[in-house]
Amino acid sequence: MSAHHNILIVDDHPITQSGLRLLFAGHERFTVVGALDRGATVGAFVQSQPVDLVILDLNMPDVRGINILAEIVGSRDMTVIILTGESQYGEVDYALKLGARAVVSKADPPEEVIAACEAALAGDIYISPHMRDALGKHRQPPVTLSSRQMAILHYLAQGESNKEIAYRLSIAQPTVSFHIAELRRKLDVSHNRKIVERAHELNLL
Amino acid sequence: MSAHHNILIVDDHPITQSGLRLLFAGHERFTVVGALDRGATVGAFVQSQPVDLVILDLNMPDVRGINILAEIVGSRDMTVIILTGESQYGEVDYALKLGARAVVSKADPPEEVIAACEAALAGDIYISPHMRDALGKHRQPPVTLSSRQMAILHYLAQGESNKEIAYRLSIAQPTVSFHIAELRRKLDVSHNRKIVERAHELNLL
DNA sequence: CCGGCCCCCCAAGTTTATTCGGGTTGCGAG
DNA sequence: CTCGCAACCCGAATAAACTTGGGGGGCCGG
Repeated sequence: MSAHHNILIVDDHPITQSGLRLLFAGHERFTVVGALDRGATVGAFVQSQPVDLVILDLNMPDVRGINILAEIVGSRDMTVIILTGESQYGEVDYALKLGARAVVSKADPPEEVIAACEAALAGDIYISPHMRDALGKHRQPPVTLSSRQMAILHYLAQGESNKEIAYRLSIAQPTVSFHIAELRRKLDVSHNRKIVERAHELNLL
Repeated sequence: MSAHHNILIVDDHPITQSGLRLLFAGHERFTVVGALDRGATVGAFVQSQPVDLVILDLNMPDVRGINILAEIVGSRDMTVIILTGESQYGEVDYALKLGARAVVSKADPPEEVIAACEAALAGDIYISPHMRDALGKHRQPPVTLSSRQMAILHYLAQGESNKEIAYRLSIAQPTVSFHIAELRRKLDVSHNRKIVERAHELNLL
């Protein structure tokens, strides 16, 4: 394992950045070479600077962290560690699939970040204890929707009426109702008005 | 102005806690006497320790930060500074009404926290520049709902049908529809399916 | 290849929601 | 006082959404 690693922090909260800088200051193997507060600038930064480890927050105002991940992974040999709050647990699976090497919750003690970095650099996939817990709870028997159902859910989330949906998809209104009934069944809700809410909970959409 | 202040940090992210500790370490007037990651324990802490300044995150898993604020303000002479992310901007007005002395966004540079502390201790109400911006944008002409409209909004949020609502309130279904139409108008949405979502955005309900 | 399963679709009939016209009350400004 | 306005309510007619029952097509595994 090489002796030294250059770290880029990507997080929209300056205070969190400070916390991470402080954390890495106590570990000589790591040097923080930059800290960005917006996703848009990450691509350019990693092109121009010798970064080999990125600490990436999933929740940022301008770009969804997950998109940044997709952008930088693969562009060069870079290890990405996800740092996330409670609200993005549903994206974690996807992040790992995209090539993230570790996941740590902001509710973990800071040392977990170090542990994650070292494990990831050693070639392991690391998931912090707190994260493992949370994922276990959040992972219900998986709800799978057909593409038609997804499409209708999507329109539903935008507040379209059945009539409008029928028009857009060029099908009859009762057919839309039928699909919605399926959504109700699969999402286990009794009223249409709860479908979108539930879908968000399950991180569909 | 007294020479020294004892600070309690309340935030569910240990890394943010570290960042704040680091920040205050550079200012001799302030000593961090504790950091809590859950709201429930705040009441007990301020009873037993000499705290005169609380840095409070509004977004915590167990208790809404705003409730903690209500609990500790007034119990003794304590200055409370709100530190919040993007998602709770709607609660800020309420927090100030409850007696918070300053509001800082997590998207502000850390020095803003110091500035807020000093201003608040000097007797001012401090709102960080970033926060002032965000509040300006978020503050539409205030939406006021009648008690009937609130009641119906409440039932709506629980996914009740118009029929059920009519039954519960002992009024006719068309009357319920009428109130719902009023809600649509006041909340400026075109579809019923968006009413509840919008109500959440505006911090009604 | 055939039956089961899932997805997709629709017409007719029923239930639910909305609009429309019209009425009551209370309250503040002119 | 009386006008205007906002909130509240209803019945009847209209529009929208839902359920039911039934038909296809594709894709297994037997």
